Amino acid sequence: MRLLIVEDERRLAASLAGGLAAEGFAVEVAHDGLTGLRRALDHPFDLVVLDIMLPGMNGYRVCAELRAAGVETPILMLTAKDGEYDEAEGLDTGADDYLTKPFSYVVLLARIRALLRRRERAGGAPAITVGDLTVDPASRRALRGDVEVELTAKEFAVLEHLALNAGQVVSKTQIMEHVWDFAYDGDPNIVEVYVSALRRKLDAPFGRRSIQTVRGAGYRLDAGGG
Amino acid sequence: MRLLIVEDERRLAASLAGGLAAEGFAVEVAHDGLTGLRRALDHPFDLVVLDIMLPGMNGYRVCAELRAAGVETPILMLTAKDGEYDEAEGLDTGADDYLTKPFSYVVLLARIRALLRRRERAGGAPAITVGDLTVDPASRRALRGDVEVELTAKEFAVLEHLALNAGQVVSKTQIMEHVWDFAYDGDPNIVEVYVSALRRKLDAPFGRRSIQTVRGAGYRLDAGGG
DNA sequence: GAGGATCCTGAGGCGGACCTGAAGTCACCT
DNA sequence: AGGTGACTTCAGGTCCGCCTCAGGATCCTC
Repeated sequence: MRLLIVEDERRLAASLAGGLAAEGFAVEVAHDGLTGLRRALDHPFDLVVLDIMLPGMNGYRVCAELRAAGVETPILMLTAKDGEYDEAEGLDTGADDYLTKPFSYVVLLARIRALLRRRERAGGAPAITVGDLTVDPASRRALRGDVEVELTAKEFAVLEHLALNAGQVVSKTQIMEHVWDFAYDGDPNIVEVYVSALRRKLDAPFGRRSIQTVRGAGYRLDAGGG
Repeated sequence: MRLLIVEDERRLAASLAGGLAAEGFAVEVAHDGLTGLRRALDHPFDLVVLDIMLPGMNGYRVCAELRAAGVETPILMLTAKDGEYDEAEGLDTGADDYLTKPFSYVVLLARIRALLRRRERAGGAPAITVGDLTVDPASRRALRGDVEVELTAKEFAVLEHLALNAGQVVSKTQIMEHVWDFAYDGDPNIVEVYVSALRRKLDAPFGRRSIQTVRGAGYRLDAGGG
């Protein structure tokens, strides 16, 4: 899960980023509105934590611009208590929830979780099918035809990301950013290792070759004709 | 059983929350209408205690919005005696019962119990079947085939939540938030302990393995072929 | 065809997730 | 007051997933 935190108070931002990273989120931080907007437009995030009072471009505008650009990522707004800004206005511009400063870390975490859950339920997180391969995030199961293939957490996450972009080339960096923590700076070889494991588990035993290597570019998940 | 209390008088809210928590309910509190509404939309509660006079958004509106959003949770409204607000209006907006301030704690508890019972009788809680496992919230019974398995309150609550999401992976955090008080921040190990107990009681003696551990993700209740 | 870059994959250690028996705490009942 | 049982915490142990590493295979370039 990728989170973007747009918050100009550096200490608060760093503190939140640290805590959320420890929870397993891949966290990115922007310290002003324009940077935040750019970031959110460039990369798909699963959730954006957006402060209202920001230098340059305030949170309302960032929020509105994102929605105008068709970005549907859940947005959690942070408002100060002084009443200068109105919560309702935030919700009107397209935010999904708001939180009044000061707030505790656990409350923030709970809200984030709630938003992510709501999104999942609404979307239903439908199973993805590529050829006779089924990837079901809800039950965390992978099926080749009717046969269940047991995958580890990381294997499943990599496969899920490939399946979401089936037919398209996905770079190793892209996979790393989505599956691993954003700040993870290990060897990209790790992706090769997991692709290798996936092939061994759900291609080899079935005589398939669904995960294609695109040399110099990345990997592509195809139907992989039997 | 999860309760949401929406009440701006902090002392009253805290007092009620404390008492009801002692009764075994998982209690959450919101101090204004909008927060209460969001909370109730995010998490499924078994009952909402809703004050009418609230800052920002009054109880009627909260109630109406919840019903409009398809939330069928029983709502118990709290009205002041001064007659400014009308009980009938509360019932019209979709509340299930009302209580006039001041009221005693035991009366409130009785009303809450009555509402929960009514809901159960109305068939709102049908027995859940997963394979040959039957979980009946109304009679608070668990059956493996025809054999009744005796479970403690917490064990049953954990099983119920797993059964409600049968076939899907449920995280430990998710289980904790539903079965324990929302603000409970103990060791997630507690969930492991209860899963362990459930397996000992309703899997092992029958040679089953219906509660699957999904490493790094949570647990999943399956039919668990015998 | 040589050389370099890229990719594959098996082995192994480490850390942590998970399990579970046991002890401690508390409320309730007798 | 004592006993009982549910709930929780704790600690020891097991096991498994994750990552690193390195040698080999494959592909591209010149």
